[in-house]
Amino acid sequence: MTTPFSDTCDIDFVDKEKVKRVAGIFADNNDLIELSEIFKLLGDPTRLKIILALKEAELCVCDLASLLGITSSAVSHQLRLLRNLHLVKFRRAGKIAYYSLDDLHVAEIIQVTQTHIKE
Amino acid sequence: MTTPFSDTCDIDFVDKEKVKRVAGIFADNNDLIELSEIFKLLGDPTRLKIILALKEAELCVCDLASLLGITSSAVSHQLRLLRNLHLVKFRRAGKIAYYSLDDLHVAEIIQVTQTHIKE
DNA sequence: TTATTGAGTGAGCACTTGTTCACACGATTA
DNA sequence: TAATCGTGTGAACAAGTGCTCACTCAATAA
Repeated sequence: MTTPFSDTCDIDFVDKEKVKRVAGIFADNNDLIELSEIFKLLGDPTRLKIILALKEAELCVCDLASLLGITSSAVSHQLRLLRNLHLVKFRRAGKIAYYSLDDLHVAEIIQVTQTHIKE
Repeated sequence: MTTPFSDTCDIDFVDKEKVKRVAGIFADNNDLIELSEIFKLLGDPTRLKIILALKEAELCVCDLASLLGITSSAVSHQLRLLRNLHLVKFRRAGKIAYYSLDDLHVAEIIQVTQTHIKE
């Protein structure tokens, strides 16, 4: 006897109602993909440093570059990804682009995660 | 004239005190790496699905496998990563390993991030 | 014991990703 | 105008990643 969700296991140990609920979660796949894409952005040390830096101050591309020890090109590439998912915003003043966090949620996400680590 | 943190830009536009504070953040690099590693784990759709599933019910490897449509080997590989960072825990009952979330922080992180998406 | 089953592991491979390089664009300056 | 500077973009490459396959191990069943 197998569960309706398994063709590899011979066991039937889970509450069927629960499993049904779990399967329902994956229905709205778009949300799940977007969710994972945000975490993926935060999952790179370079991008996380950018976020943490912008959490403290509004900064331009080349200062981020020197702060992180990489080329401004690399920073620009990463900032574009962060912009696309609305994690950062920027304003232009002549040649210079001042970047900052788009909203406060990002800082909150990081804080909650830091709490997790400290246990 | 350049900032003390930049050798590529000729500008000096940022509040030096702020920049100093930003540079200080990167002092505890270990915390930053661990933080990014947690986000990286959540950044993969497969692992995120596992987390979301375990948020709803305690499940075993092979049911996760059939739920996600991948081999139980793949699930096992991912569960090991999640275990290493204490995102999931498990208990053994004979041959079967029942997995669940290690603490409630993970669920909270996901919820905050979902709030960010909805805006 | 012998066979079977759920889980875990290492190797190998296709695919992804983060970086630098070279270049282009727009704004400022001489 | 001509030169310079900060930023943005595409190509290319090294490094990393997630999957399957083959196999092993421990626990259960025959």
